[in-house]
Amino acid sequence: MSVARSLLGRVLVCGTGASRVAGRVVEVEAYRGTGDPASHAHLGPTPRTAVMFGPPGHAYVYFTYGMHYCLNLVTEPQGSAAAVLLRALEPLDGLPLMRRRRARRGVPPADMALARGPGNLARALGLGLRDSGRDVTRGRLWVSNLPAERAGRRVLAMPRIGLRRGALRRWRFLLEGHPAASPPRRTPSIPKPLRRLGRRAVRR
DNA sequence: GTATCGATTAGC
DNA sequence: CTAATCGATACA
Repeated sequence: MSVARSLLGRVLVCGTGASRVAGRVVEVEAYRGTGDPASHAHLGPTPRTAVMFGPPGHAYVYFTYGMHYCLNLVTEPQGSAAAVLLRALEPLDGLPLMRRRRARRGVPPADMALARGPGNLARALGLGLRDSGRDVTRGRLWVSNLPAERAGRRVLAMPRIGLRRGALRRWRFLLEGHPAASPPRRTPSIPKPLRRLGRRAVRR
């Protein structure tokens, strides 16, 4: 948890030279292993989650919904699973490349939205499964040593997003009022498979 | 082998 | 609100 908070305001860099992009971390979510039913690792190690049980300071990238990649940083020592999901960056460097990677049909996203949302963030950085396991203290993907710069913004703790289980924990952290972070969500919607069961049936 | 769901997103 | 789209998972 403290690692998640300490990442806010730090700079994440991906690539070198002409392919270098960088952004300031403005929104994260913390996941643990055992005891956190929302975590991919809560049932123990699998081929997919092995890096979550490995040493800290490495990337855990997963593929979801058949089309999106999401970037985590492993935070706990070998054998103990925990990771921080990076949910939003403020784009700082390599904006043209980020725009190109994020271009789809329709209206292009605003610059502040280029790396907003975990799937969008991974796409803007050009990340895929081959990046899972990378050492983020060296190499082409790294968290810079620059001091965290939060511009006086407070850290807000809110419930995690998009979960059916473990959603009560306020393990989502963001810089209050930052334009690159997600807009506030007032009424979390209930996933469609459980909607007919009613609000009570949703485990939180 | 089949069925279901997901740490999401864009678009209506 | 739903479609998109496929790997992981649960189960027969």
